[in-house]
Amino acid sequence: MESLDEVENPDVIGSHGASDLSPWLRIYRALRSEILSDDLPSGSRLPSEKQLCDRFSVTRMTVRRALQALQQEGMLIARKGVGVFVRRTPPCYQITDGNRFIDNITAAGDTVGTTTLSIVRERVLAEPAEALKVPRGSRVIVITRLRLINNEPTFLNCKQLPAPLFPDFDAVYAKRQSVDDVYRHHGIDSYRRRETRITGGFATEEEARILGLSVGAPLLRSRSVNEDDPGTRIEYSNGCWPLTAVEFVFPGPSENIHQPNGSGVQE
Amino acid sequence: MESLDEVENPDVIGSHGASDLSPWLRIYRALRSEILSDDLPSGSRLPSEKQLCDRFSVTRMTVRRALQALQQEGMLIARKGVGVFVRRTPPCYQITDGNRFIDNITAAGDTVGTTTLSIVRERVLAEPAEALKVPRGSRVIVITRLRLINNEPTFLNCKQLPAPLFPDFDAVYAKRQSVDDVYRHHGIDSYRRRETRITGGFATEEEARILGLSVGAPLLRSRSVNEDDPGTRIEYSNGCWPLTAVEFVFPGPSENIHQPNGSGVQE
DNA sequence: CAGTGGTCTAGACCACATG
DNA sequence: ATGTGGTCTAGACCACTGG
Repeated sequence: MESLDEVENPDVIGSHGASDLSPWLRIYRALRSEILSDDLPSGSRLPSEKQLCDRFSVTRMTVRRALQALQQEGMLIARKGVGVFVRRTPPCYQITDGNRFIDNITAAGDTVGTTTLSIVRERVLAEPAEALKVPRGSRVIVITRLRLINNEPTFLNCKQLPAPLFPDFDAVYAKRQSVDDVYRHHGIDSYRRRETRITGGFATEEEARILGLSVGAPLLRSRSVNEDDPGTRIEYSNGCWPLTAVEFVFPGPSENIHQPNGSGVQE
Repeated sequence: MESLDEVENPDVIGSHGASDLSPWLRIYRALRSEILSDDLPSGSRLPSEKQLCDRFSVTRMTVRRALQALQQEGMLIARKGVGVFVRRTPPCYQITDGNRFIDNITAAGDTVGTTTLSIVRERVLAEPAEALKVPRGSRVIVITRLRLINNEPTFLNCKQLPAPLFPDFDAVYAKRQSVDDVYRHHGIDSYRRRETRITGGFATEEEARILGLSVGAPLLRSRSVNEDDPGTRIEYSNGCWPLTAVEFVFPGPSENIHQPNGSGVQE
């Protein structure tokens, strides 16, 4: 930075530099490779933007252009007044549909933690009402939880349970923060996934804060419905993940056989 | 802006203006609402950045901050040297796993088009080889296609078929661009989805160009494997969608029954 | 060629978090 | 009080596209 010696400081490119990259892209790649190589470890603070300006001999805006791309990808998270940090690189967790959350994660040797953010009772809204097949305006228990994988906030989840089915919810849930316990206590020994929907979206301010992402960061959203053995809908669940933190695996419905027909030009 | 009259020009806020929004956020919301209200119709060109600067009485960077957010969300697409355009707002298409692509779309009254971008034969790579259960280095037919929904590029898809299974591929496919035709011709009258995987990612330069997105725009990626009735893997498919253009629907595997156990604190 | 968006400079003020 | 990131100004040059 102070020395312009290009041999000792490869980040500064001179007129004969072989690099024809945009300055911001050069910075992007430099920082990205340092993150991936663990040269900038997970959770560590980057040099301040001003320091990066000196190091790369550019103005703040150019540095910020690079930092922005890395934030967008979830590799960095900026905290105003504090600094820019390397986000614990979320490996891509495989979630197989229908398996219990904890089984998916622990099977791969990762640890799971849970923080219950809130439990409230509300009148059900239109969409969950339809999914749960309960009357409009009936009561649901709304449980918002943050799942931590290897101590990193990774999955923000909001479950809605028909309140009349679980009169003892609070007492049972309080013991071990386990929804399965609640089910068992109310006579539900087995349940199954009725439907799962996956779509994409962008982090609200609240989601970004809880998951440690930048506002507007892209997310994967999942909505699912569980039913018990007789077929009563017992849970509507809404969750979001950092875009690249998860891969959903859906084993094929083996009964779904296609009969290719000749009616359309495209299959 | 020539006139500072706030009554006639609500985009210019004065010292007593009620708005305490960031300038860029104000511009973002103004443009967004004009897009959503069809005041700026799909496909239309926005005023140039310079014109927007005048209208909102800010510098180009502030306008660009707003445009950038809208591009990120897939509402706008900028073409260098030409202008910024309203991306045909992708409604969220519901794709039910296991159904044929065209059936998903046409059932909702939308039209489907197909452009075959390339057909090549290659030695299979590691991942598709494992998915297809074919030997490393064996031959696959690689078909890259762009699916248009209501004439908008919406789904970029790359299929790999074991070449030995489909010796007459080219002749049959050429007739109607139909992979189903190819299957039928080779004696496969029915097939099924073996597995689907959903994850997120970011558009490469090529993907962005083909789908009409900005480079680095967030995507939903799907990988799936089909097998025929006896269970032979016949197709490995890799696709991507603009993040908010699709909702994947997975009907529950009804055989997947959970037995909640008491071993873990969290379910 | 003129107009567009993509990029960059060199400043500046602010809100915020921390010591 | 200091340093941080968030935002904004007022310029500038470039590559690209289109007429």
